[in-house]
Amino acid sequence: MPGTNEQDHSCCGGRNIEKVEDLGKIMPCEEEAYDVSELFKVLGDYTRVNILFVLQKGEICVCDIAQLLNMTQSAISHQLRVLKQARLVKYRRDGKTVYYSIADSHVDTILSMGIEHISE
Amino acid sequence: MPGTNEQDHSCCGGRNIEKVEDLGKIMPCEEEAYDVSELFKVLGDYTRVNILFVLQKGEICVCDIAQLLNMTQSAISHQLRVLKQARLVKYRRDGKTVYYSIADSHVDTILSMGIEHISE
DNA sequence: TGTACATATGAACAGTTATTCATATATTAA
DNA sequence: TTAATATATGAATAACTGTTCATATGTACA
Repeated sequence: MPGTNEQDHSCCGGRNIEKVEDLGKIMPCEEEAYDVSELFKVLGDYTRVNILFVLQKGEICVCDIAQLLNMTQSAISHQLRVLKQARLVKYRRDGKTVYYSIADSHVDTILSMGIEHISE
Repeated sequence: MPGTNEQDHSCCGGRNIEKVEDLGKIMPCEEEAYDVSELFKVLGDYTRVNILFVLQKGEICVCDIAQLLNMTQSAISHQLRVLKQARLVKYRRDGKTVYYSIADSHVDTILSMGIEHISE
């Protein structure tokens, strides 16, 4: 049972974590970490990022996305569902056609941060 | 907005893509989309996000991370390797111990954006 | 009605990935 | 040198995920 010592924990002298009370301050929030990882998991797919890049140019229907990305309508629809559930995109129906668009400017910001990081 | 003309593609009247030339402007950059998705893929893991959250509090060695997250040293080390390759963390060696820390403030920003999005 | 079109979805399969286990490497001290 | 400690890593496995295929749902119009 490591880590219940009063001064140091067992590992490498405990340079950073001197006391047990400090652990609570350092421990990340479980739910927050889970939700954040789930969000990035959605963004961590080539097809979904491509879809979002297309949506950044304006709202567009499912079959147009499929044609642009040279993929089946089914594959795109499945991924739009994932993006929808993560509230990264919104949609509106106009007759037979469903138009998708970026949910809010926040999503653009996250994508921009990502692009900025890779281009350094 | 609905402007149907002869140069439309086959699908749903081509409301958004009026001409073939427009396709090039809408098509996202392949490499950029790939790199961004790879970056978010790294951020899309519960363990790695937890590690980054711990690192946000300051630099810390591998075994301390393992203890804090109640995981094996091996599992943490494997994930630190992934984070390292994505240049999300940096490290310095001091004797037997290796201390990891957030690569730059940019990473904090991306994480903050993620947290902001989920807490709305 | 019935047909055509646009989209959504369940199931299955292939490819990917995070953890575990065992072991290797690296550093320090006796 | 040998022992002890901290970290890294290759291989195997179980779990997860994206695409395809077939089909269902929803909408418009003859």
